[in-house]
Amino acid sequence: MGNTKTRTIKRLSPRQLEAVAGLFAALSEPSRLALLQALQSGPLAVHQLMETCRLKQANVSKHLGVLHQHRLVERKRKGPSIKYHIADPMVFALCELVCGKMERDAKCAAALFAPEI
Amino acid sequence: MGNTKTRTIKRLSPRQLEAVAGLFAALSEPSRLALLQALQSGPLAVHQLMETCRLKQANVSKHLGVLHQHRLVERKRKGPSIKYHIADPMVFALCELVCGKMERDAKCAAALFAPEI
DNA sequence: CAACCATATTCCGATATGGTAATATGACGA
DNA sequence: TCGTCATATTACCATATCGGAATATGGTTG
Repeated sequence: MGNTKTRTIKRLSPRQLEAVAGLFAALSEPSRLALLQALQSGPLAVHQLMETCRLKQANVSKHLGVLHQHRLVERKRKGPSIKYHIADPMVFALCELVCGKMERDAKCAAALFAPEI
Repeated sequence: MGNTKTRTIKRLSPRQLEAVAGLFAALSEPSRLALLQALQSGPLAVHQLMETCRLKQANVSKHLGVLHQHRLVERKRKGPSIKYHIADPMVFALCELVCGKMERDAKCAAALFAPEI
């Protein structure tokens, strides 16, 4: 498996493409990203996430449901409430890659308007 | 910039979350992932992508438009046709992360049904 | 068991998105 | 300039998804 900068391609079947797309879809809502971000510093209950993310209870619950379906978060009853926590830190790696790209793009766009071309 | 395994959190503003979500949304369609995958081996024109991905011309064009908006692909006129090519290989890193996660999840799910618990 | 708290689910209206067919744009050669 | 090929855009329908309000579930405590 000598993959130093793997240029070899792992072709995905339509079925797999659908699954991958589904995971990206789960991450394609600002509210859900905000929830994940809030959970980054530790487990939180629904009512805490409501305040932190300024979302209604029903929406928090629904969004967490989506994230849970994709195994991005896990839940665990903790006394009277239910604490949610990050199930796969991979999401932060994903976000970091995306942010990096956007920074590069922004810098590139800014260069177009720079004093010296 | 000494980030070797940055565990420090880069909090994103609502505006930034929206932008990141937008990029994930661009990747949340199987057809678009198929297009990116097709382009992985080199630049292709629209009509070539139509065959490869089994999509109608209008859809290829629209999907490429979305990918182009997010600077995931670039275009370049090549004689009578227009060749599209990957603008940012980062997308493949993203896909690889997601695929890795799904393999882990699948293995985990499979374990639940394994003969020995 | 009853009441209460936390969370999940359902119903609804508004908006967004994908696929298709038809049409428009735009470059190039005769 | 006209026609043609390649691509982009538009209009339209069907479907999906979000947010909000109301309601249901489920665990805990008296």
